[in-house]
Amino acid sequence: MAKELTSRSENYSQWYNDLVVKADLADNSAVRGCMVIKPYGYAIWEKMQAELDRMFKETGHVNAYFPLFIPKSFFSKEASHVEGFAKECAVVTHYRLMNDPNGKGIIVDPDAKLEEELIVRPTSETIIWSTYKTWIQSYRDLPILVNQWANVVRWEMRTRLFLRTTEFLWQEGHTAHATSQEALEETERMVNVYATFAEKFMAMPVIMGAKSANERFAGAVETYTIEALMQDGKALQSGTSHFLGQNFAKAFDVRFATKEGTEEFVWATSWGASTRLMGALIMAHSDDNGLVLPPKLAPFQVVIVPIYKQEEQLLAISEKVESIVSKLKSLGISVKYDNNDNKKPGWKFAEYELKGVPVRIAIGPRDLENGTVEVARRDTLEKQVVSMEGIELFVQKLLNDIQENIYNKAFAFRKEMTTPVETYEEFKDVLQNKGGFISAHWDGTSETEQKIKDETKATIRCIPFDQIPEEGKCVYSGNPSKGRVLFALSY
RNA sequence: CGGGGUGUAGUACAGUUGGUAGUAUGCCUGGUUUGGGACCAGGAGGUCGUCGGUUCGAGUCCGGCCACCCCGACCA
Repeated sequence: MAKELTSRSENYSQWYNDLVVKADLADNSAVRGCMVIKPYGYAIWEKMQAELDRMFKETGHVNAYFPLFIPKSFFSKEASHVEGFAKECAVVTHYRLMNDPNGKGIIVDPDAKLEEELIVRPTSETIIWSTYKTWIQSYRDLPILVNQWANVVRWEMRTRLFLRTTEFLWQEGHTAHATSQEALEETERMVNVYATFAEKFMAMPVIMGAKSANERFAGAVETYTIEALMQDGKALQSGTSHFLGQNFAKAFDVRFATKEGTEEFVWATSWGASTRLMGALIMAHSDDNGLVLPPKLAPFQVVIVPIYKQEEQLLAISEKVESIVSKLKSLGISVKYDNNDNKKPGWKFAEYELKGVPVRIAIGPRDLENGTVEVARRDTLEKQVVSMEGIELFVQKLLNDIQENIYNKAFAFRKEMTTPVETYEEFKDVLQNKGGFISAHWDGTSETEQKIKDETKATIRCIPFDQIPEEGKCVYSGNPSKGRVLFALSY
C-alpha cells in the first residue's frame, strides 16, 4: 500500500510532517516536544556531524565536553543572557524517587530536594566560562578553541520535528581570545564555515550577514547568521556565530595577564548549528514524491534493485551487482544492494524515492542480456539505460551532477523569491502574496523593526555582508538608510 | 498559555437507537509472483487513554483527570 504524502501545495506544513515520518527520519515520542531520531535520519545527521567536525578541526578547534547541568546561580551572572533563556529552562529540583506511601506508583522524595537547583543546559556559555576561569591566567593560555557536541533543552511552547524540539542535538563552539580583533575574526571564520557547509554539502544556498539588535543572541555583542530560504517562502536561520565581547568574561571574572603585564578580560565567541539543519535539508530540496538528498549527505548514494523471476536469475544478477558494487566503492561511492525478496521492485522504487536516495540502479534479465543497467536519478526522476561497462564513472559524474543541480535549483528559487521593494505597501503586498526575502531599506532602529514585526510578522533576517552601500529611505519610517536589509517570515 | 483535534490490534482508521469489537495495512505459515507500491489460502494479535457515574448491560451516554497532535503568542 502506498505511503501517501500530502502535497506541498495542499498543505506545506502537513507535507513536511508526513515526509519526516514516512521517510523514517524521526517520530514524535512519548515525551511532549521530544523526538526520536530514527536510524535513517540519524545517519544523515552523522554525515553532517562528520563533515562539520572535520571543518572545525581544520580551523584549529578541538572537542571537549561539559556538564548537562548548570547550577542555577550561574545563569544570573550575565543579565541579558538570563533574560533570553529564563523562560524556557528545565529545572532539576530533586534527586530521588520513592514509593508512594499512600498507594501505587512512585513520587518524588520530598526529602531529596537539591539545595541549589540545576538547570538543564539550554546552551553552555555559563558553565563553560565558569570553567575557563580556571583555565586562563595568561595570554599564553589563549586562544582556547573548543567545540562540544551535545544535547540541549529549551522548553519551547510549540515544537516541530527537527525545526524546534524541546531537546535537540547540536554543536556549540566556545572560544576565548586575547583581543577583540581576534575574536571578531573567529566569529567571522565560523559563520563562513557554516556557509561553506550549507552550500557545498547541503546544496543549500545561504545568505551570510549580521543580525539586527532585536534578533541578536542573548548576551552577544554581535551575531552573524546564515539564512536559507525554504520552498514555502519562509526563511530558516541555519547557523549562528556570536561575538560575545567581554560579557561572559566579566560575568565570570575571567582575566588574563597580557605580555605587557597588564590585566584584561578575555574576549569570547560562541557558534552553533543544530539538528534544525535536518529540517532545512528536508525543506530545501524535497518534492511531493518524498525526500531529495544531496549526494554528499545521503546515507547511501546508490541503491541497486534486482529484477528477477527465478532464483537462478537472482544469482546471475547478484554476480554482476557484486562487481558494480566493488567498482563504486573503489570510487568512494556508498551503495546499498537491496536483494530483499519480500518486496517487489515497484515497492522498492517508491520507497527509495521517498527516502531520497540520489541514484537508483535497476538490473534485470533484459540488462543481463544487453550488458546494461537502468539508472534513475532522484532529483529529476529521469531514467536511462546505460552500459554496465564504466558504470562507476557514469554514476560518479551523475552524483556530481545531482549535487550541482539541486544547488542550482535552490539558488534559482531564492533568486526568484528575493524581491526588492521601495514602499511599505509593496512590502506588505509581496510578503502576503509572494513570500521569500524582501530586500528593503531600513532606518536601523529597533523600534521600526519591532513595528514591522508587530504589523506583518516579518523580521530582519540579516544585514547581508555583501550589502551594497546605497542611499535610500526606510520603507517604514521614511528616514534615511545606507543600504538594504533582508526581511522575511521565518521558522 | 489560549483555540481546535485525537486517544480502539504494530500502524492508519471505522464502530449506527447502548447488547459484549471490525476494516485496511503490517506481522507469522505455505504457495504462486517479481521491469513502478503483487496475489491466494490459513493464522496470531485489543483489560477500547485513565478514574468515576448512569444502566440488567458502556468503545458508545455523563463528569473529572491524563497524554499527544495541529493552529497562534515565545524561540534555534
